[in-house]
Amino acid sequence: MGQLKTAATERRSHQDFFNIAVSVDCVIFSYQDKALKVLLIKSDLKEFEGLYSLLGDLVGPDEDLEEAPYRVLQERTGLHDVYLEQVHTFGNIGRHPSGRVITTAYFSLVNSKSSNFQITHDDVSWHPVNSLKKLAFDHKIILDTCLKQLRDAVMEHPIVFNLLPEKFSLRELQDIYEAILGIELDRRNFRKRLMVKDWLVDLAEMEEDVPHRPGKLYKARPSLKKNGRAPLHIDQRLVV
Amino acid sequence: MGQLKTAATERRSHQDFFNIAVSVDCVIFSYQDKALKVLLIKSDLKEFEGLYSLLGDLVGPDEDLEEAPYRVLQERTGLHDVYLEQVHTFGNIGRHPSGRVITTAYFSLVNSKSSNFQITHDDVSWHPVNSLKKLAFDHKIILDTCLKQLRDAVMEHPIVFNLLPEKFSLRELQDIYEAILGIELDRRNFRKRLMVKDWLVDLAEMEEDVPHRPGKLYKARPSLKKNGRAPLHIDQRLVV
DNA sequence: GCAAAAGTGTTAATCTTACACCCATGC
DNA sequence: GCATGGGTGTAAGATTAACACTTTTGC
Repeated sequence: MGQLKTAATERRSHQDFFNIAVSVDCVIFSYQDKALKVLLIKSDLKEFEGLYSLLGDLVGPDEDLEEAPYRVLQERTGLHDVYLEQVHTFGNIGRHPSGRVITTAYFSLVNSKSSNFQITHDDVSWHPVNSLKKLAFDHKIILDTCLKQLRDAVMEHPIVFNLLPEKFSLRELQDIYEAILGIELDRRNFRKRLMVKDWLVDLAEMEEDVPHRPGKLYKARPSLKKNGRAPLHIDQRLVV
Repeated sequence: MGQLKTAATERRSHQDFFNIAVSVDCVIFSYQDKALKVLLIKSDLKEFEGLYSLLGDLVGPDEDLEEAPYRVLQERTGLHDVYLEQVHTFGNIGRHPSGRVITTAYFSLVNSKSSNFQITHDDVSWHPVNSLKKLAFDHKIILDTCLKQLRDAVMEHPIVFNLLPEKFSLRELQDIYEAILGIELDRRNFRKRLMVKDWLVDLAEMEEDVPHRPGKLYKARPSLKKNGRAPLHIDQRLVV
């Protein structure tokens, strides 16, 4: 049992190790034209010319790790009231050509039709999640990992309502689930399973101007709207 | 669309950000005396005098993130053939008094009766997971998060066999599940559920020197023994 | 009246849970 | 023979999966 050292002493002895950069990367999902999309930016690194990458940024020295993806989202989309979930941290030595960067991946679900939404950069655009080939860095693996976690989360937890307008029909909701899961669902079973979860409020309104029998409109139960900002180490998907 | 910059250029402009240290913390679980234990070390920081902390270390500048917990495990326990799973990354500004340190938490399951096992430091010791109060840093939260993930993982994936000797009875196995989950299980249902998973090989041997009817001995199916070293972004729990 | 999607219920199969008695061993 | 835990099956309930016809609207 040696001498206790102060934190200041320890910091000095470890100075050499303060040379890994920490970033976050956001897999920002949206839903458009009946497809799951992800927001990507044209890489501005020569090494990845022509490739797209996820939206990310270095974590500031005075910024909580969990704050960083909210900042990235805000900066890139204008949105702040979003669902965000930490997925995994990637830290292989060679993953970033600029130097040693480890990155924590988050996924989020945003509504690109929200009035606050705006893309502030020409090189940022939506891409269908299927039909993505190669991305810059290890971002394809990050994307795949996040998509898998999204699929695991989505039937258990009420996280998709960000993707929809305030009022929506069950058909619209089912379309989203099908797009996310990549499979078709039985309409009757889907509705039953959903009703049991008690996530929806029946608005007693109907669709209008549809060329078929109009469906009922629903909204998400207000108590589900607590998006995102609970401490991430607590399973915020359980915050119902 | 501005000029493309080289990685080298980018590195220079971000130099200021290379001042966050990255660590890993290992929640090393074991099973002794019918209880789930965790390996802790007496904190050598004055700020946490008298408290215990998880075993962790800074990630080396030339070390993959995923390598670091294996190194910590090896250094602290002599073990290398272990199950390891990344859980979450914690990065609040104030979490470490020595400076800005973000940490990625892993849990592992080790057998403290393995012939390779040895603790190389006097201040390192096993503690029952229940009856833990306060730990140094945010390590109590990290521990709780890892325990939750362990509990989620354990019924779905064959990860507990590290905790047992080569040959074991179903009772021993059930005791472990009960210790991990913190609940009692029905013997018949437990056995049925387990047999369906096809994780076990019946050794056609019996316990000896027990003061009651001897139970059959089993071992883990050899193909399950691929512990740990698959890339962590792939769900290695599925590697069966 | 036709096209398009909404709405709705039942059955079979599967999975989960609860539960009790006889058996093999050491002493 | 008694104490200790080993080994086993069944029935009820809950959950999931498959499946088809009638209704309402716009045109």
